[in-house]
Amino acid sequence: MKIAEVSERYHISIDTLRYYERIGLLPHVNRGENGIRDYNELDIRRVDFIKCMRGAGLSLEVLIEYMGLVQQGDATIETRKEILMEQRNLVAERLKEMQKTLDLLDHKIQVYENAILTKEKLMAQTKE
Amino acid sequence: MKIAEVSERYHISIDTLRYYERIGLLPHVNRGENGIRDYNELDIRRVDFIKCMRGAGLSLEVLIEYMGLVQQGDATIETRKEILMEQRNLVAERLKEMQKTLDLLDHKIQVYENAILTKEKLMAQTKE
DNA sequence: CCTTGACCTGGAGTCACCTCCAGGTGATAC
DNA sequence: GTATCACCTGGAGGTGACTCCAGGTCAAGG
Repeated sequence: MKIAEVSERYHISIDTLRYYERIGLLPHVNRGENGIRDYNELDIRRVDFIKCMRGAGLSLEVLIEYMGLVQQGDATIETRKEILMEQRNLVAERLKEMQKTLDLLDHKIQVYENAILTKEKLMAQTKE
Repeated sequence: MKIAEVSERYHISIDTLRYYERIGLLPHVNRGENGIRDYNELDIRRVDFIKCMRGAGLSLEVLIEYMGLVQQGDATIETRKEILMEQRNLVAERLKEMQKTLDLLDHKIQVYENAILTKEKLMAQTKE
């Protein structure tokens, strides 16, 4: 799968995909003999994972560390689990905060809605 | 309430509070005659709101626009409601994504946990 | 009086994360 | 055979959101 396709499918710009590779987040993607990237199953799964984690706010720094450990094999499983647990907790916290904010937003929208209705009623009365 | 107290209470640095004022996010805070900021009830509520919204990922740009409309009074209620609804939907989307990511993280952690247990069992067997 | 400390200002610097660009290669289409 | 096109590279540029700094004011304490 070539880079443009991956870019399209995951809504990550081509530049960003190349950038991720440069900073060592994505291990070097296989190339055709012309030097053109050709993403395989594994590469794609990695992109998917990164996209997902970035969406939840994990930093590139943490992801680079994690991906590096994955490359190093079984000996790093404990560390990787630690990292994921730590990040999981951060995500869970953010989630709770966002839920509260969402509720607040809904409340405020409701208040505005009422204000608008009241305003309209007043206008109608003025017309009578 | 002076700036250091506000900073402490909301975990926003003093520099950031001043910065928010400079860019027009926070309307000018009242000052004592010595020129020192003295946050009143309303100022504090605004800081609280901003903190909350920033936590959910709303951009400074949107918040500046919204706060500006609030300053302009009742005529802008409809617009403000529109803005909040738009942002509410963005937050709701992010929330859903994060929930999915959280589930994925929990799953991966579980997989690692199992891998670790298996590894330990193998070690024990080797000892026998 | 002088120092300390909390505040003030405008402007510059930093950080994370991209995004763009100039210049180059190699395959396909006319 | 040359033009177009999708890709390549390394490096520079940009953006959002702070964060720091030098230099200054003022009040209170020793």
